[in-house]
Amino acid sequence: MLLPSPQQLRYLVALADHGHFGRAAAACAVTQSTLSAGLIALERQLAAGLLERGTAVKRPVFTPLGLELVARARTALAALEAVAETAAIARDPLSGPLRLGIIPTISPFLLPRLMPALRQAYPRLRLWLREDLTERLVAGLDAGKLDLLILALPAAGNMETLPLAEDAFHLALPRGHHLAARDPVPISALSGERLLLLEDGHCLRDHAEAACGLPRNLAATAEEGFSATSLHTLVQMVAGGLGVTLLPQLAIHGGILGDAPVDIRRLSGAATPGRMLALAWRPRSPRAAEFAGLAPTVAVALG
Amino acid sequence: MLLPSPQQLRYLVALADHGHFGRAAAACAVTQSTLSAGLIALERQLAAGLLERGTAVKRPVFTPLGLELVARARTALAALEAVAETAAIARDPLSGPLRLGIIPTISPFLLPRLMPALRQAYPRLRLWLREDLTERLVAGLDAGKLDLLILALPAAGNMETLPLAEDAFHLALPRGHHLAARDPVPISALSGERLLLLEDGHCLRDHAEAACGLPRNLAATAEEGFSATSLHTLVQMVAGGLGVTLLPQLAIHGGILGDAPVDIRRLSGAATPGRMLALAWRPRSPRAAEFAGLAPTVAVALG
DNA sequence: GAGCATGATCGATGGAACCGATTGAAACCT
DNA sequence: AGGTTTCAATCGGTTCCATCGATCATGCTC
Repeated sequence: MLLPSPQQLRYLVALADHGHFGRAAAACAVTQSTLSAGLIALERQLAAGLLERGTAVKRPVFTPLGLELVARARTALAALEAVAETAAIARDPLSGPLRLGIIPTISPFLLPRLMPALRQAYPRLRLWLREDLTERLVAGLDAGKLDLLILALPAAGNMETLPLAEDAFHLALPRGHHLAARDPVPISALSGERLLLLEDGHCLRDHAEAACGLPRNLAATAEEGFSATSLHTLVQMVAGGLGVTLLPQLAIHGGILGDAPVDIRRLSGAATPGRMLALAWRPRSPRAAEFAGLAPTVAVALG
Repeated sequence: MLLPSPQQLRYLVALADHGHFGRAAAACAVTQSTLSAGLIALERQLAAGLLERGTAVKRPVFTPLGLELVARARTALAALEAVAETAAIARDPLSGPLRLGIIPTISPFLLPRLMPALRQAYPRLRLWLREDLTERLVAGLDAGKLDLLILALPAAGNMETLPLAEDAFHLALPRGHHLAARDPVPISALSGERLLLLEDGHCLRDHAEAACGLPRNLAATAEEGFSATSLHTLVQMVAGGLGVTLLPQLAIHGGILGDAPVDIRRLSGAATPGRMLALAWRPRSPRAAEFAGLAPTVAVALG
């Protein structure tokens, strides 16, 4: 079978991305004439119409087949890149740019310890960071805008995960709260309390609800329409006596309490309540082995 | 990023397949010098050692990285082929070679009706047939040796499936059997009977056991170490009074009984006992839409 | 040690990819 | 309506590289 040239596929993808011959050509670092001729050659070779010719108005219009081929061209180019990338990584592992996504309930407690450790262990690693909710990180991973995630399981998405460490949930109480007399506090004892959690979208909220056996999204927020947007504000709300909350061990260990008048108690229940911190990457990523090599360093920084 | 050329990747894959420079070159329709130079250029471009040079004795020896890259090169080439194939199919759907796998409990009852219908509807389709157990068909599909399967669900494997028609199980009894007095016969009434099934490996056995609520692989065989290898022999064993069995509607409709002294009764139970006949193909196959277009013709042939 | 098989190397060549300039056509502005 | 702008297709000329055929180097076999 006669294969299309990668260069021509690049032209096709670039045209789809930019919607303009000249700009697409510039993005490919060729002249417009080259790109135009390349696409015509591709159409001729595939014996298929990719663009609506003749009715040319302002923007190039793809045929349905053209759009389908754009998508397939993207995956083919990605597969070719994977070949080159695999070789590049074998040549020089854990160096170069790495786009890392971290969820907000891990980031502030991990990064201050992780970054220096990584700088020392892998000085040639150029780390780009993005903090966001799990859902958006996974979308970024899928779209190829992120290479590696640090998140909490269980999490939905098409990715390979590598568990790092269990992160237990503890109960945070306003000082003097009657539950503080018990340690550990059985989860069932929380049923009468006002449980404060992060606003919807944070996986910590889902995991905490699951740990308490609550149906999803039914935990109380402090007031209607007002919910905590970070663990730090959540702690302040608990300190203010608005309710109780669950805090991950990682955050407590990271000093989130400060001087706030909040007491911490262990929890007991059917299963140990908590979440699993993990690395995640695209399935069959060329850098999978590389990422797995990072796991010990991250695990140490998790404490 | 500088991409490797498809041609060089073909050289790499061909060398891995043939284990010999000369034969690999012949398979690529180039001279040995061209292939050799191409691989050296690839090594230089990727700045990676793919072959154990110097110690070259009888056969080329790949480095671990080389083997990894061979695998990635295969997927990259397959992705490029998918681009070309998508265009070819759009140009001329349902023509050319199609390698079809069918399980033995469908094949003899479907093909006599399906083949003429396909020949008439798609005269340019060149159909290659393979009859085998589900497991081996799925393996062939994965390996790219088959394009399309006709099988019975539920079935395990990495594939997209398109349900065609329900195929109900009926009870086959030796003439004069006491259960023949009832119609339908409740599944629970089978518990005292000797239930004959196909030998292990046939999905029909698994599905029939599931329909009867039996744990897997516990149905009786006629004698220890002797089990039926086809539905036709199974019918003869029932006719001989060795026990009872379940037959799919498709087989009965296909005339499997002939003149054998066997009575057929409907079955009743919690769920309608039966299996789902379906088409199956590789996920994201360029020909997915094409295959789905075959479904009506196959469904009609199923009766 | 002669003979053979295998893979690397070399010089020549044809074709493909590319560029810069130009043309042709449609849309926009006044 | 007419001039202007924008955009894609086309053309001629140049460069570069994959390929070929032939030769060389090496290690195994008899």
